[in-house]
Amino acid sequence: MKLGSAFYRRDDVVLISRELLGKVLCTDIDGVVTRAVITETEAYAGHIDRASHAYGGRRTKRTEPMYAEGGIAYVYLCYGIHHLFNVVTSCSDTPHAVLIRAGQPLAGEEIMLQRRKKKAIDKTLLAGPGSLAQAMGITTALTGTSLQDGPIWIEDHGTRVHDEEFSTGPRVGVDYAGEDAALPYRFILAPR
DNA sequence: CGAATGATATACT
DNA sequence: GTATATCATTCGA
Repeated sequence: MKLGSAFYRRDDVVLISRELLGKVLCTDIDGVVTRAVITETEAYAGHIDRASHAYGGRRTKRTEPMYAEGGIAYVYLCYGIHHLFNVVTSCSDTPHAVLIRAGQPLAGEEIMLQRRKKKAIDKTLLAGPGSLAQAMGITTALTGTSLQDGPIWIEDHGTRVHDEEFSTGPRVGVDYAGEDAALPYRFILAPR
């Protein structure tokens, strides 16, 4: 079933990141549906997190979607090439978000291969936030769209993720964030 | 290991 | 309004 607004509007972004593991990210772009199991997430704790765009209450046109009510998408173009997909959580004026870093193909593999210009499915298809977004057809045009009735949504397929099935660790690529870079805000689903 | 790549933020004129 | 520094990364040597 599709996750409702109650899931996203909770205040604990770290808890939501952990619970998103094993959930299914779906997109419907130009009438083409793709699905992928989420295997890696990172929490961005809004204004108290140096790694977040909204650190210290920074509020600009770009970060505006993060300040909205939880349950929408925040897509950002990074390094001029890569689209990064985030899920906005919590309430208005609390810019918490969860970055989806990696997944496992579930449906629409052909389309993902085509978008990534690859011939065969391998571990690199959905490895890394930029590749994942590209394979799912997510672009910055989709920032601010609803996860309830938009072209992107997340489903709960009843997968239970136990404590011993995932690991935590420091986030990737955020060295500039000082002490906050060491926080264990990264969640990795480890198959067992 | 290092270059590519462009929107955005911030600091200027 | 215009300029330049920066970046939640990836891919190819």
